[in-house]
Amino acid sequence: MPLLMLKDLPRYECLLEASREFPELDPSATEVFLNLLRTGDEAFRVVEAHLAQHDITQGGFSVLMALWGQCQRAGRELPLSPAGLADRTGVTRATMTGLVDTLERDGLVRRAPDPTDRRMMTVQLTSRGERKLLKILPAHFRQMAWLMEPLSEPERKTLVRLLTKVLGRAGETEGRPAPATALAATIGAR
Amino acid sequence: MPLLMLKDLPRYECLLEASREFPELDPSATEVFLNLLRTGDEAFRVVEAHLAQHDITQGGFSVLMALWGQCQRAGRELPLSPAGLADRTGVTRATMTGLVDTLERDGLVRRAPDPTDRRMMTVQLTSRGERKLLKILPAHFRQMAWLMEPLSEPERKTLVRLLTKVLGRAGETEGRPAPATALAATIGAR
DNA sequence: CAATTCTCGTTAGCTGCCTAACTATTCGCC
DNA sequence: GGCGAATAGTTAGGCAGCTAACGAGAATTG
Repeated sequence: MPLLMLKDLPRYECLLEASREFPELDPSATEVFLNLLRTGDEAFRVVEAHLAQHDITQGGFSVLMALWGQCQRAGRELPLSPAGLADRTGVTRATMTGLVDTLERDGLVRRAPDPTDRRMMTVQLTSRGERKLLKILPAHFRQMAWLMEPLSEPERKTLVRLLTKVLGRAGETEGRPAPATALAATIGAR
Repeated sequence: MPLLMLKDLPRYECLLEASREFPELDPSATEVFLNLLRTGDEAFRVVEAHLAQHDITQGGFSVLMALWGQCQRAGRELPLSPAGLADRTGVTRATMTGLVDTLERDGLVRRAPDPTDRRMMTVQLTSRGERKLLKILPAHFRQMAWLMEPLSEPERKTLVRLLTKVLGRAGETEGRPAPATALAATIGAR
C-alpha cells in the first residue's frame, strides 16, 4: 500500500498538544492509527521488494496464490473466473482484467472460455506459473517469519486479537461519524 | 494501500496444515502478517473514502498536512521544498512533482522559485488550501477516533508497542532472509 | 416467446506510485 | 577559476488501482 503517510510519526506530546486545538482529535486513537498504517505499509514494502526480485508484483502474486489455493483444495487444476478472483483478492473486475493480462503475457496463467456460459472465462495456472510460485514461496514464508520474529507467541496472539477488533470496526458501514457536510451525507447515503 | 491481499483471511488450521508441506511457513507469523496488512488496508480505505468526499486523495492530503504542520511549528507560512515534502511523506521526488501538480491545479498550493538557490522551488499552502484542510480535519479526527473506539486505552498502548516492534524489524536492512537466488543476492547487496 | 433486467468481461480514461534518464544549478577541489 | 561530482526538479514510460460505460450473453418474467 504505497500510502503517503508521514514518515516520522508525530510524538505523543505533539498529538496531545494538537488535541487542545482540535477537540475531535483523540491522541491515543490517532497514534494507533498512524502506527497501524505505517507498519502495514512497511511490512508490505518488505514483501513487495522480495517479489520484485522474481519479477512479479503483489497483485500478480495474489492472483497466483488464489489460483493455487483453489488447486490444492479441489484436487487439481480447478480454474477460476476473473470475477471469482476479483472477489477473493478484493479488487474490482476491471483491475483483474489488467492483472490477468499481465500474467498471461508472462505465461504464468491461461485464459479459456467457459464451455457452459459464453459470457464467462476461466483462468488457470500454467505449469510455468506453478513452478514460479513454488520457487517464490519458501523465501516468502521465511520473510514473514523473520518480520514477526521480535514478537513472542503470546504477543502474536494479542496483536491478532487487537487488529481483529479494528478490522471489525472498519467493516461496519453503519454508525460512521458524520461526513462533515449535509451534501456529502445525502450522497453518501447511497 | 490498495494492496491485493486475500480478502477472507485463511483460518489458523489451514495455515497449520500448510506448514506441514512448507517447513518455512510459520503459522502464527503468517497470521499476524496477513491481519496486519488487511487491517491496515481497511483502515486506509475508510479515511480514503472520507477524503474522497472532499475531492482530495490521501497523497494530496499528506502533502497539505506536511505543509500545514510546517506552518504551525514555525510561526507562519514557512514553505517547503518538493524534496523536503518527498522525504517527509516517504515518496519519491518524481511522485511529489505529480502530487504538487495536482494540488497546484486545484489552487490549494503555490509553487515559487527559491530566491537563494535557483535549482530549488518552494511549495506553499494557499489560503484556499488552508481553509480546505481546516474543513476536512475535524471529521478526519472523528473518523480515527471512531475507528479505534473498540480498543481500551491499555489496549491501544499495547497495540502501539507491538506494532513498533514490527516496524523496527521492517526497517532493518541487515540480516534479511536470503533472497532465494545467488543472482538476486549479488544485485540486492547494492 | 419477447422484452426487460442482470451479469460477465472488457475498454477507456484518470490518479498515484515507481525507476531511469535528463537539464539546470551549485559545490568541492585542484 | 574551471571542471567534475553531487543535487533539485522534471519528464518519460510503466504498472496497478479506481469508476463509468459498453456489448454479449443468460435469466426472469409478462
